[in-house]
Amino acid sequence: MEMEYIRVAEDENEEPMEIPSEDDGTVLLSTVTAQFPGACGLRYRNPVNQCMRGVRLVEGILHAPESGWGNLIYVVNYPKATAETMKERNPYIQGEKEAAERDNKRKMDETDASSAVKIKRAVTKTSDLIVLGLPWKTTEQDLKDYFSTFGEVIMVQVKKDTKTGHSKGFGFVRFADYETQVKVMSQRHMIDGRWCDCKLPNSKQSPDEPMRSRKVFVGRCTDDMSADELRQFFTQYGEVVDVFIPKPFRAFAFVTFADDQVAQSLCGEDLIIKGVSVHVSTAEPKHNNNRQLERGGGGGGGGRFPGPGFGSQGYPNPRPSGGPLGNNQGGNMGGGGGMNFGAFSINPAMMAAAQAALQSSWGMMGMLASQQNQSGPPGSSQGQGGSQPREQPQGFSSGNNSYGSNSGAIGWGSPNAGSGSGGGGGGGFNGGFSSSMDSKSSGWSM
DNA sequence: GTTGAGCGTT
Repeated sequence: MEMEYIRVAEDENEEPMEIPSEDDGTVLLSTVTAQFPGACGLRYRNPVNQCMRGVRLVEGILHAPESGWGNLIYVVNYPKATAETMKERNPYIQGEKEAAERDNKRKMDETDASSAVKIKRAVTKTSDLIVLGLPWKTTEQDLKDYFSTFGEVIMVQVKKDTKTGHSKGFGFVRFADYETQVKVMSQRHMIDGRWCDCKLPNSKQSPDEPMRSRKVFVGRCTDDMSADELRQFFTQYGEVVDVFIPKPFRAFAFVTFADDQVAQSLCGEDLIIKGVSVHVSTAEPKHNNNRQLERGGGGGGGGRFPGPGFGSQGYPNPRPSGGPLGNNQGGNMGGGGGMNFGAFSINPAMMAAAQAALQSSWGMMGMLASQQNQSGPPGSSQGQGGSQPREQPQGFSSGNNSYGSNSGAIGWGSPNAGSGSGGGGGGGFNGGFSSSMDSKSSGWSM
């Protein structure tokens, strides 16, 4: 056999795209997802009886029908909740984007395009997503490879036991674009042979309106962030009048702005500093009567996805050695200017105004999460999966505070402040993903 | 050497 192209489309009536097969006549699922992010399989209409047929898929490899791929149109399969249903459920997403573009239009002419990117980032407010259900073996590199098929990945973490270094089976991911985040949240993910969920972390689900202060609390700091670096970083949002890092190091800092608007506009944000996701919140939640406990008592709804149909998590060798580990869309992702902070001083007032105007988008996010909780009628799925919860493995992680384990996330390619070629959604990463731990790359130049 | 619901930083 030799390489051929097979015709793939999202719908039978849409214009197909030709994607290449492998030398042995198979097609890699990763080849499909490269063009159709989130795809989990293919189907086609059997010319004999007009029924739809699934294409055989084994360990990420799609096998041709008996008669070969032929000239049939192969239709992409997506997991239960598709992007389309998400759009239907969240029409505001489109609207928001258009509104943002409209707002920018006037300035576009004279302003550098990168500020539009910046505004867009502010408008859409991406946040970290927790990735639940990861296989123990999955590395940060694996996560990055997988999620990069959806869009530009800004940060990944796999939470590990500080002593053993073994994965705890969950992690975090952050995307450059909000649309990517929405897409990723809208479906389940087969990662290294297990179905995983991506959700808003509990720490973000109810970001209530904080009181007005010029000082913010910056959590999840790493000890290699100097006060000076923090000051430099936060100055992009507005004038910084003070940075305080408690000693001994306790993984947080306080930043005080000249303008309380700026401070307030940052509360609730996850910001990426030197490749590490820090969290900005109000400076004194201690005195703020936390009403977080109401969180658990809410809907009483169970799992996010209806069917136990996904229950069988027992995949043998998910990733054959010669297999589709690739998807690396090139060594360094795009060339544009995703995160060239500092270089252009975004007018803080403009920034604050944009963010203040959109503060409510968190409410939408909450709505999004709750809508996900009821995707699909409960009765529709046959209630007999093999997933019996086992007994709890007690005494395993006794009080390990995974504190100093801020394993730096991904490496930090030179942000290279110039060249703000607005169009490309490129980011500042050079693919320098050292596996984890000692990945505190120091290339943070401004 | 094992495990499978959760939740990162005051």
